[in-house]
Amino acid sequence: MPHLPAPLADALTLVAAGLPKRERTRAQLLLAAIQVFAARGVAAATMQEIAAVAGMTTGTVYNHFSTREEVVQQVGLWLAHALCQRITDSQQDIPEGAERMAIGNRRYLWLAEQSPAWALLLLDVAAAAPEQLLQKVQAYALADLRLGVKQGDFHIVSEAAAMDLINGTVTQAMRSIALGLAPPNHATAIATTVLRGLGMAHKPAQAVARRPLPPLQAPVATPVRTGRARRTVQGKS
Amino acid sequence: MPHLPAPLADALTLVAAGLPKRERTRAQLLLAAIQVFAARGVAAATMQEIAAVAGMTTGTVYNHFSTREEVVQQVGLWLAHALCQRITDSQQDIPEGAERMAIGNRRYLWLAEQSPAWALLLLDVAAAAPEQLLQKVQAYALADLRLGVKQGDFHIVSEAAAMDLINGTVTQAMRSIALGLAPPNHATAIATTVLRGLGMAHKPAQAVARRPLPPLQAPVATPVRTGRARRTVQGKS
Amino acid sequence: MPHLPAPLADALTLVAAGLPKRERTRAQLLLAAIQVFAARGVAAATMQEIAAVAGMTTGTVYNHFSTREEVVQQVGLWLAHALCQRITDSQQDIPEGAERMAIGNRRYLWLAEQSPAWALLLLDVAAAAPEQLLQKVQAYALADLRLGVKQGDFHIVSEAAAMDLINGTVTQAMRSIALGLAPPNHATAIATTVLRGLGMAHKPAQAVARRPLPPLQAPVATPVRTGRARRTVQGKS
Amino acid sequence: MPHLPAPLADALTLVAAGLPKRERTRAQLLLAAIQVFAARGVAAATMQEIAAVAGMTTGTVYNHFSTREEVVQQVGLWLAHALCQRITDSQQDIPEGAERMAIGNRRYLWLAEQSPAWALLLLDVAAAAPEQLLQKVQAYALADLRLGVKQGDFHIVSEAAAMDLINGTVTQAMRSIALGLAPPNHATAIATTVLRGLGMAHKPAQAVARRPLPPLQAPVATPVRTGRARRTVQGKS
DNA sequence: CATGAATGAGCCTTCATTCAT
DNA sequence: GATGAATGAAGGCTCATTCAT
Repeated sequence: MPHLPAPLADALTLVAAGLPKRERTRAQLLLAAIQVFAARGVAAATMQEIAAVAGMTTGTVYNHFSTREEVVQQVGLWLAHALCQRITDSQQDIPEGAERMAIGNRRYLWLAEQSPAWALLLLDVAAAAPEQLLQKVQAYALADLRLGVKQGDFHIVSEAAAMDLINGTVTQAMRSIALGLAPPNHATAIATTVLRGLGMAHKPAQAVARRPLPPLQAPVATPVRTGRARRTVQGKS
Repeated sequence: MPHLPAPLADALTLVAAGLPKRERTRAQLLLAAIQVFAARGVAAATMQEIAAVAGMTTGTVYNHFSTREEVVQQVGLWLAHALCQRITDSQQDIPEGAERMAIGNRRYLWLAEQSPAWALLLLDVAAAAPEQLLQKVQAYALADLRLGVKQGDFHIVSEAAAMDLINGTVTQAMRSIALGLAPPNHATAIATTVLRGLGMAHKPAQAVARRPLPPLQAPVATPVRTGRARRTVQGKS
Repeated sequence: MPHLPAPLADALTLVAAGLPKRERTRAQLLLAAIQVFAARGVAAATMQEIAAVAGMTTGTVYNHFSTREEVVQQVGLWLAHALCQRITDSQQDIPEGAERMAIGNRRYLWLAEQSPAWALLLLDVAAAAPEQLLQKVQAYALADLRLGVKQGDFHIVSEAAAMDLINGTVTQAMRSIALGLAPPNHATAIATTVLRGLGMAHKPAQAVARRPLPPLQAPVATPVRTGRARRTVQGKS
Repeated sequence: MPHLPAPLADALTLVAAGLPKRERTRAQLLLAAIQVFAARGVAAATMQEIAAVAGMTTGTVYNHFSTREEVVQQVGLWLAHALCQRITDSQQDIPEGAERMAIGNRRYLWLAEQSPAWALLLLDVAAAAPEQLLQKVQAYALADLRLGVKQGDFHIVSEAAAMDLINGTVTQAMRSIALGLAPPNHATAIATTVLRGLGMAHKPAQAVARRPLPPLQAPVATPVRTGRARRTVQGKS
């Protein structure tokens, strides 16, 4: 399991404790899937290895997820949930859209610095299950964007263009950082650049992008219950 | 074979004609690979289907490429070559870095509008063989970026941030357009947004982004040795 | 649960009511098995789906049947019992072997007309558990056959040949009818043909085969212990 | 490989010699499939065992048959072809429909006597792939039936009833014989019984059913080419 | 060079059966 | 007696790759 900043690691691993049996097994399987995805890539991960890493058999995996595809999706959902939860928590007291935007962007880049393997995993899962991950993450970005516009800080050409700018640039920068291709302070530079793309002048953009990141808080350990995907014995026709 | 704007289609298909036999077979195989990649996605494409679409056998494919991976890479190289060739040709007379940048960006978005299937293919191949495709394409963007900086039009935070901005935003916008998620005039909005991110004020950025795209010219048709018309490989759709 | 003529349906479903608990659970499981067999075929039926349709868990099934094979056999026994019961009841007052034979044959063909799904289920179970189903059903046919011989109406080549004739022809005709391949009045034609094969002349054979079928009577409803109405298992279609 | 009467064995095995490579492999696989079907039953036969018995790998089987189901069908086709070929050859000089019918019926029963394992295999395959086997075999029976009717020997109630009689009775009798449940001379008794069911009087029916079976001739070794089912690399969507 | 049959490792998925609670 | 999570042994099928012709 690649190293992950403590608050996030907790958000993921703590879930396994103190859950009813079925949920705990499920959580263990998701954890195993994440490890395998990180090690081999989503595309090359196999159900057997996920099962083996979880210390279970293939059959058990299929008692919890009806398809390989579903494992990917559920991992996506879980990551999205854990990430968004933590990040929005840490932004709770920030009223300015511009700063919220900068914080959000830099948080992902900070993740890429702190644990490149996790960042690459995230990108990989996001590419494989965009519905589950990207969509959720982007909802938060969109809210901050609209807030900044309403507050007169952003002057955007179009919402669609702004979202492509934010999503595309941050994604690309995460990759650069995780792959070790980025210079120092890339996160701040990217945040500044994005804010400028959203219509802020250089100086204020830079000022906002340089404010310190609020700390991530430990999770409150809310078990993730996603409408139990227990395998129904019906399908087939 | 999905529809592709004529000048680009020519750049790809004409290659097959008038080449020495070995090279021609190779070109036909690459063409077949592109078709299969477009139809099934790079990940799901099989060597057997590529061979079948090329009207050859699996063994023949392995006479030209030693590995599946190599096929993907060579397709990447080929696409990069064909695209960059045409695009830089059309920019030959543009002296301004800012306009060259806008033209480059919009050209890719225009491709996504004109033939979404090809755009998705490009993104797919770029993800599978970044070394071959992305790197080459980005070299041109970098040149234009530096030109714009030297000319005093761009004021960037860092070259790395600027490149992530350009590459990430355009990539993301291509996807939006190709998937039919983008509003009208998305290409111009994106180009404007990118220019602003590179440090231009809104007005000049918009002005540059709105200049008409120079026409793509037909390829000069690589010197034909044998005058004989060659049947090109027929796809399935 | 596919449609089944009322008297037969009753014979099957009423069993579940007013039984001691263990027997009732067992009956519900058998009913569920029948439904699944009818829907998927005996070969494709799974223990998990039988349990699910019965509203129970796999473990419960194994508390009543030690093996999948045993479920099939018990279903065979049950069907044989229910069918023979009703059919012989309706023949109680028929003294002639020839007419009893014709009635027996036509009854099965009538079942195939009335509810093709049940007929196919019957054939399927009979093929999978011949000991349980076929043997029992044939005992009745054999009795009628001997009666007819004794009464001088049948002149058979050998008992074995006669039994193969009866069993084979009726089985095949059930399939034809259930699959919708048979012309109108196939039941009568088959009954006539069988009687001729047993040595009757055409005219009397036809006369006997055309006599009206005696009505099936409703079951006498095995002694109900608890008056409470019990919810019967609900199928999917 | 269970024992099979020489003329039929030849018809099946000789095919493998002197064929182009692909056809020979295919024939070997079909032969292996027949062996496994005979040993385990069609339902329990696995692709891996078929491959192993043929001395090849699973992949090879799938180079010749795209599906397990297709193996069953092709075995059915092959059996039908070989059987019908030999049987109709031996009837070439018989002008009477009644005798042709009796010969056809008795031939299948004779097969069941000579090699019960093959008879059971035939019944098993016929149940699993009725389109391929039953339909072909019944075409010959239908021709003889119509001939007998035209010649005034048969007086049938309906063609459909007659076909159910023939097919059902012979099938059932094959099973009885193959399972060792039938008395001596069952074949003649069955043939007589069927002829009577088709409207002949007892005496002439018995006379026809007792005529000697014409000998089976050795095969002319015509390679069976059934529109090559080579796996096409296209499917999928 | 091209052919194309063959390989074999391995993946996803299913399901009868067990067993601790 | 019922539960239901877990098991594990296969089984069908795919596909990159090899190699004799």
